[in-house]
Amino acid sequence: MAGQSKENTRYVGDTVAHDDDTIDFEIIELLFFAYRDFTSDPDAILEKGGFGRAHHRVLHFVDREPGMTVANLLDTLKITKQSLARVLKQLIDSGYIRQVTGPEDRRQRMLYTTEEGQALARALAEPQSRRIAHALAKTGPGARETVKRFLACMKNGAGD
Amino acid sequence: MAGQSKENTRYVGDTVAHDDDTIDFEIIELLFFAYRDFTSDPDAILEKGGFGRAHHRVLHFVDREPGMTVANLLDTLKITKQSLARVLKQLIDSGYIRQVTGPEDRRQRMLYTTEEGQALARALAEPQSRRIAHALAKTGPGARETVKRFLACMKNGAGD
DNA sequence: AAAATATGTCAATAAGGCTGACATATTTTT
DNA sequence: AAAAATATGTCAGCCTTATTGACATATTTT
Repeated sequence: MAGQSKENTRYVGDTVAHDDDTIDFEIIELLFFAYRDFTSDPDAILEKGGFGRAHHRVLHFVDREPGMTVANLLDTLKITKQSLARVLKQLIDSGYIRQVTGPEDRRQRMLYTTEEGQALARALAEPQSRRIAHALAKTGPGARETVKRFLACMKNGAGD
Repeated sequence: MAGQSKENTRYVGDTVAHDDDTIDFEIIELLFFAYRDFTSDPDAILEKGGFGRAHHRVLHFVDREPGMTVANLLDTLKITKQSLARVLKQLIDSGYIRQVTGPEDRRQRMLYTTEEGQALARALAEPQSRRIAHALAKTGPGARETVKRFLACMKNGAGD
């Protein structure tokens, strides 16, 4: 683990603590700030429509996986049915998402974005995409593959 | 913008929409899942002590920048004084953070982690650091520099 | 006919943000 | 010295997003 930079030795009580050297505070903080600003882009747009980040997530996944059922969505978001209910209802009432009774199992509600929903999903993703493109360009050639692999490995269950 | 992968053309009404090709959904999603799981590590530890992510952030920054004032902290976290108040008070009452009246300006309260606070901050950072080390190792040599640069550029005000 | 499933909904609770208003101590300005 | 500005603390109330538990409805499976 090279290039860890200057972690300062500090005084804890009367013993010197240089434990920090084991901890990668540098990337922890970079990740925090990167993600904070990454999500701030869509937040500004969402506010106008009275929506929040919860709506963004629902809209995003429904848009990306058209025909998703409610159960699918709950599983992806890892929230409870009751938590999803209000957010989903607002998106449906606002005309961004529509439900279609499952063709095989009529208990299911397949979810689709409407044209407006797709437009909103796109508007939300656009500034994020631009931010990513800019960062990749500044980082240099090959950055995309490296970043992709890194992020994929950061996720749980990424095949160890 | 190469290697964008297979964005499907979809049917919106009766016109074909291949706009998605402009949007980097792949990295947007990788970031979402990476960060979701990255924060889940400390969340589990925090729950035991009745703390949440808000406490983690406060503890982290005070630990990293000892002697920080309340105003500094508000500026870093970008939350309001009232929002900070409850969380900070709990951390002080629990003995993880202590306040020292500013030596020059006695209105200020300089914040420091106690030994317990440092231990907790470390315990929270450790699984995150391990996750990062693992991902960097799996990504390959040179990954650290590339990822660092990428993340730094994702942040606002990173020099264009 | 009974049981299981997919979804919807009501009620109560909690964390963590927010705003506005105001109090106190201290420093700076006039 | 008096007035204004600053740093912090705190009260009260509101919003969003999450939680759990309970129950209703329609539909499919057993």
